[in-house]
Amino acid sequence: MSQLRIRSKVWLEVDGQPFLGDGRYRLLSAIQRNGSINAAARDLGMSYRKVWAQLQAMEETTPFPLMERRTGGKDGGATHLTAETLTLMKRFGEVRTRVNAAADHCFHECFAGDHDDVAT
Amino acid sequence: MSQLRIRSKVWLEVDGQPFLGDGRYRLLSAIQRNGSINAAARDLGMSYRKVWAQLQAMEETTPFPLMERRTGGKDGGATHLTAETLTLMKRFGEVRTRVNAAADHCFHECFAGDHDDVAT
DNA sequence: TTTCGCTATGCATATTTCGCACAACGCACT
DNA sequence: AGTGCGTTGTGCGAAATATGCATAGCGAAA
Repeated sequence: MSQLRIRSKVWLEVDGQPFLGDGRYRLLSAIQRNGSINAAARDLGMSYRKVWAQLQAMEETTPFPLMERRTGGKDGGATHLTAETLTLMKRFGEVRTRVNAAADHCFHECFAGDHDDVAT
Repeated sequence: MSQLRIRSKVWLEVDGQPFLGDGRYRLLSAIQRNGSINAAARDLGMSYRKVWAQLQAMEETTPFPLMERRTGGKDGGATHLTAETLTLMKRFGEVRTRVNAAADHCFHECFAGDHDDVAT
């Protein structure tokens, strides 16, 4: 009576280096939504340090600038994504949705029936 | 001129706990192929300690015995997978293959053309 | 009773992850 | 000019995790 489920993960690689996956996708979304890296970190419940490190790693493997960061100013600064990043995210989101659906489909085909008994 | 590729990963979960993924699949295969955990570890270039820890974690979330371990004897002992494990692996392998194929397909559809220029 | 190669595990070390604390920045308002 | 504010950026120690060495225990066959 244990629940058997399938999970799938999709990500893009640039020259063999992980580049855009689910976590980073959510991170970028949060940045765009909140207007700053700091606010995004708080939003996601992560430390700014961690988020910053992720972005750092991400930009190292990216052939184009991911975001425009402004520091200082009345409200301390801000960050927003470039147009290229937005289109990339849109495409990636599409692929991810489709692959997840395909995974569910294959799962139900191959494991038809035994969703609680693991191997019959 | 950077190479953009898609990668995908599929795994099974039992009650929300990771249960069978690609690494463990290879590990189980190696055990069956070699007839012992020790030989499998050497085969995969891992330390026995590490392999053992993985199996330990795996069996904790498994509702049925994964393998039959025999200790002692002339040749020290042996380990082989149970029939349930074998059928489970077969099904999982099938799902994984199909999902990978689906991922490639979706990728080519959504990123048609720009395999080197990331976002155009 | 000895031998042998395997399973099993304690423990010290190496590696990675994590986050606190603080520096730099620059616009607005005084 | 000077101060305040909320960002971005970063050094560094601590905490968690991964790793593997070294060793104990096992039991059938010789």
